[in-house]
Amino acid sequence: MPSDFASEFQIDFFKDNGFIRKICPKCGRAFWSQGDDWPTCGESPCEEYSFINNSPIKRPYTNHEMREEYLSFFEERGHGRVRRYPIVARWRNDVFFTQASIYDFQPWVLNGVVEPPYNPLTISQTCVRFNDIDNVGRTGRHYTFFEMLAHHAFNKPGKEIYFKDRTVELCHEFYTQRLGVQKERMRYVEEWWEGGGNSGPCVEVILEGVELATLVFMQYRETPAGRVPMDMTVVDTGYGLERSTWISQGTPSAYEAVFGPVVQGIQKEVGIRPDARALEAYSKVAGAMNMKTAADVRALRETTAERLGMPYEELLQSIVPMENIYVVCDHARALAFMLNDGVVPSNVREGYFARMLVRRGLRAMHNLNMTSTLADIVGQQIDYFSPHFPELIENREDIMDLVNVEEKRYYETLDRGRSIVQRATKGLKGKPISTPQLIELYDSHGLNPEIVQEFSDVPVEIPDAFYQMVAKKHEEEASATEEDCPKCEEYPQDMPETELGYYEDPEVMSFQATVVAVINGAVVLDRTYFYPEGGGQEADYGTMDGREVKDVQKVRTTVLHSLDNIDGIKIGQTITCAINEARRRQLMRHHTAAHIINGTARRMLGNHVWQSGAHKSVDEARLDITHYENLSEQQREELERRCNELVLEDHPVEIKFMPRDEAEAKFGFRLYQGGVVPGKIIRVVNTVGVDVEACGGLHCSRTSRVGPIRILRTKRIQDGVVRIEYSAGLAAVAGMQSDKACVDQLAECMMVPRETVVPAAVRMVADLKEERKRIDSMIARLNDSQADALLAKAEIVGDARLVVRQAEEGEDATSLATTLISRPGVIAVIGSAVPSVKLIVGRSQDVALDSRPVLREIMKLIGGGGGGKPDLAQGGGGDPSKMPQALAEATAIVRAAAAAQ
RNA sequence: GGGCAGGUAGAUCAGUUGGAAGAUCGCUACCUUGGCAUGGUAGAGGCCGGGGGUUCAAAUCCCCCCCUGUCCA
Repeated sequence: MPSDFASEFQIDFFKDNGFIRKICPKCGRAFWSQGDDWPTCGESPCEEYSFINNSPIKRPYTNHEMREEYLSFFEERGHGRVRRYPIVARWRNDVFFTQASIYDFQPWVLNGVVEPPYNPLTISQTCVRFNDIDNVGRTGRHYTFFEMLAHHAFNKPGKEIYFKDRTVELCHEFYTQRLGVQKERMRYVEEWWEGGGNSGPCVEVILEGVELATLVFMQYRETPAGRVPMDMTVVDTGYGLERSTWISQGTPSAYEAVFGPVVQGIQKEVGIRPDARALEAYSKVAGAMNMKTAADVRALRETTAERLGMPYEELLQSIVPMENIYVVCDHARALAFMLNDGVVPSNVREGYFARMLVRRGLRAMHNLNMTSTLADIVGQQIDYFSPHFPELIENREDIMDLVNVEEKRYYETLDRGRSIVQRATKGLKGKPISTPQLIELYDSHGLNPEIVQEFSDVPVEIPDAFYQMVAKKHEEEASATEEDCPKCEEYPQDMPETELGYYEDPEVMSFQATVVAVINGAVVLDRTYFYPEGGGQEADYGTMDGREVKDVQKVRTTVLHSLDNIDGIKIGQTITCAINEARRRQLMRHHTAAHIINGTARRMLGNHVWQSGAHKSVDEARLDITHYENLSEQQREELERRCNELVLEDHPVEIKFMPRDEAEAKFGFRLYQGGVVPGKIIRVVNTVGVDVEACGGLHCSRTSRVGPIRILRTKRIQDGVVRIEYSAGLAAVAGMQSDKACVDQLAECMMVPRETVVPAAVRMVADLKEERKRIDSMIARLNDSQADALLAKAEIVGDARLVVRQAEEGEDATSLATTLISRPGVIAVIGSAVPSVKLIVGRSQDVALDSRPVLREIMKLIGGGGGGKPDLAQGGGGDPSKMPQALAEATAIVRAAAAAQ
């Protein structure tokens, strides 16, 4: 916060309208308000909620009415209304989710690359945040999913829209005139905001204990050299839709106000009638608290009970079920939107948050003994929200399928967990489970202490700071951050721009161009038809004046050609270029095939299918898609067949450069399959009737030119992502040919016709097993009779018969020895020299002799080592040629050892 | 992206300091019964996830990879 911070708030609107600057006696912050009746800043805990059953807003609004009231208010005042952006922030690589309306315009609008769709604009942006998930359902005001109402203005030098003055005025007008709040009640607290490398003053808008909105004025950049003014200043406001709705209704918690019918439906199902007085007190106390641990939750409950003069247990009975209901409603709504916008539940990245919501939601439903499924509740939320978000209806079934799949997975995890807990507690004999053990059960198996208690008959003591302890375990894990453009730093900033000929005419395979620069050993031309590596498509190869082109890269707007030899290449010279056409055509086929497969997979598997990665080389290519399970062999075949149908149907591939807004309006955010696409103008590849994507790659002009598509194999590369490996065109033909050659060779080896290779192989493997079994049983019989023969001529040592023998080819020392000592009164010393030295010393159970020293003694003569158990010792190593001599001395060694017993 | 726990018979899992791969259920055949549940007997079924290494000897110890689960960002 800068030292002259107060000067940032010398706002004309305040001065001209009788606002007075005061200092809150409780928190010491400066704030502005009209009139003198309210001495504090107005925010909890300085002032308690005073709107419950006593709303300052002229009438109760539903969430949908409030959203519309806000957007139309700003629309009437010159703001363009913008549709919400998806919750999954695919246009950014630094975050998973949209957490505020300003995210929609970062980085492309804020860094000046892209014009905002309107200026100024207003939006209701769907957001999710997970940092306060433990407070959801408890505090009366926290959500994982919420809508941020906003008006934004982007002020460029010489083109000022509006800044602090008008922003505060609009806000004040909205609440006092549109919603009818008495103007003296509104308070505006001076604060400082920092985020994402920017900073500026901000104003918190407070009403009746609640922070309704934050009006941020982005005007500085935070650099290592210090704080510098921005070229473009930005009005970044954020109004909590749910909070305004809540205050207008004056309900005890925000959840009833927002989820109205869904909350009531669950209450009816589980037969609960909430105690309004308890909820109100609970909500007020929670409003003044900062909750972090289980101890804080207990404090919240104790304080509330005390205030109501109600026993703690009685309070719990009316509060806890309501908390669970709120959690279910919140999580179901968040899931509806997240899954709609393309999240597939998984154990990594954005998918993990969806999984977490499903599991926490199911847990809450379990606590309530609910009979409906989570998918049912998600469906109810969709029905409640879809009149205002029609995309939810389109994806309704797909969303509910995903929830059902995820619900099934959770029960599988619990089933596994049950036996893990039972095994973990078996040895404890009623002693409590240790805390490290509890942490492992949660961290490694997803079983929280509550569930462990349920599965276990030993006591479970849960430390208050349990989840903090888990967090600590993860604290020191390093996280690698991706660089925006790793290539860029090695190259100078002022490289000449290359004209991209391949976009104008991808059919040009030979051309002449002028060398304009040689940078880091790479040639830059004035224009080129060589396609640089990008969008998962490998670079073109070819020649330049007979020299080989080995690689082509694009850095910012410059195309760099790496040659095997650049001697004698001069700036200004004209150079003759030829592209390796076979390679290029194959890359184009693979790229168009990727779009065909992507579109087909989405139609086949559901709208949750998005591209999550791709690579196209000459011989093979792969496309990664979001899906919850690997494809079955039947699905792989169906996908292959349908893709080839689209090839045969000969769809045109239309490629057009379009303004970003226009493309988004026409095709939606599904355009961005390949990830981030910067710029005002984007290139849209429309495989008509199949798929539309923003894509910089080179494509066949019609699907028929792709040729045959083979789906070679699919694999689950991580939870929620399936990799489809394929080939197309001549690469597919080459694959078929090598497959045929493989079968032909196999048939030849097996000396059967190719048509009968499979049954012949099956029979051959079965025969092999049969033979092996016969050999085993013959060896066993051989051992038996060999044992008899050897025992017949055995020497007597003490009470036992001693057999010393060097195994011959075909005999197995170990099995011979074990056969011998399975008879009573036998000592066996069996050696073998091939393929390597092996020696077994064993004795029957009824013979008192430690085999190990005997073995060691004999092995000394050969040079190896060994050990084992008293009844059976084995060794090896050393010089095989010494085996006969060593065995010749074995009898004496055994006699000595037996005598020593 | 990182951490942790796993991968042994069709299924669920044992497997001690490295020393000849096991249990239970299921499966097959036979016996018991009028028939079934059951009971009895016998049997089949294992690249101990894959590859390297250490060792005379690895399911077991070390390294790499693959697969599954889970937590965190």
